[in-house]
Amino acid sequence: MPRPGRNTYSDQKPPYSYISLTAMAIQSCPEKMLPLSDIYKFIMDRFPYYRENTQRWQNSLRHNLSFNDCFIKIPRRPDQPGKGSFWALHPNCGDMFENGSFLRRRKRFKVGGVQPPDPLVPTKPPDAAHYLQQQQAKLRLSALHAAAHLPQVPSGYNLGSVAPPSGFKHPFAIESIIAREYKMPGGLAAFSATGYPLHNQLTPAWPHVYGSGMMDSAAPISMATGDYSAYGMPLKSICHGGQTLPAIPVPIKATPASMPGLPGLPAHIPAFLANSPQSLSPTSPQTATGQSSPAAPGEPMTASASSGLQAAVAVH
DNA sequence: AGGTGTTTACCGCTCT
DNA sequence: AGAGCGGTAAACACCT
Repeated sequence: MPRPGRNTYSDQKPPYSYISLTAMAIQSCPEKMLPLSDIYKFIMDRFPYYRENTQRWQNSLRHNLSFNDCFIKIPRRPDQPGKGSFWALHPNCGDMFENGSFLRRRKRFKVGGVQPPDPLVPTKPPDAAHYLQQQQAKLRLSALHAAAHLPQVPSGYNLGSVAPPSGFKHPFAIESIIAREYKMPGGLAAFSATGYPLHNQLTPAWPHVYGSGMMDSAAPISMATGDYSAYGMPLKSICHGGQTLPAIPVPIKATPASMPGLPGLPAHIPAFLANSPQSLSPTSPQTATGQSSPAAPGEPMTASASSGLQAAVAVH
């Protein structure tokens, strides 16, 4: 496996399978669902390797989307013009990469398989899609609500209701992946007080992500850049497609107390950085199934998929 | 026409 | 060794 941080990935294949890449893309968007074209865009933006031979890897990626039950297709609503459907992660697929490798899963996620039972999360794809659509609708409401109540939010600031909550982060969230694999010397990742990686410090370690100029000072972690008008408002205003994330997040949901001794660091950072052994998988129970998070064990994805819902509930 | 989605097949690799 | 996973190619159908 290539070792990130030594040589540039500019033209090398990133150490992630298409499944993890796709999951990252989906997780990067507050809506937790993306059309195919935006998944392409996300991958190409962050991994220069994938700017070539697009036909080849995009075919593979489509194959993965269809073939793997961990991805569910969410049809566009009538007021959502555009090609193709939205793709989301199945609510129960959070623990696929139990062995800590983003190249190979321990087990293929199968609907109806041996997923941890979660009575709140439907297992059948159509139901899961419907379930997620409901979450998106609630998320949209919360976003609108937040927009209405945060008129003074400076431009360039994320809206708290859809910013990744300061608490749990899904293992596929790019922040989590970055955090786990590219710890700073001493075990402390280069995270800003917002919980987002300090790209300047990460640049040497993430040349395949940051080295291409795509993630320059204007976009440490650029959100998906697609058109999300499907949800009634341009999500670019939420995600700030390719824009700087807020220096000061506007949390809707009360965040756990910051780590004593690490002022300014979100509580989740020490949870899987300072205390995480090298072998700790981002999807390990400690981080993904809620032993250190409010999420109930066995529903890592639920916690993530409903992170927006949590915000929505907090708002309403 | 081009993008999207599904399916099948094959090969190489890793894990058990 | 066998099973399972990931990557790739290809064909086909559907949709915009």
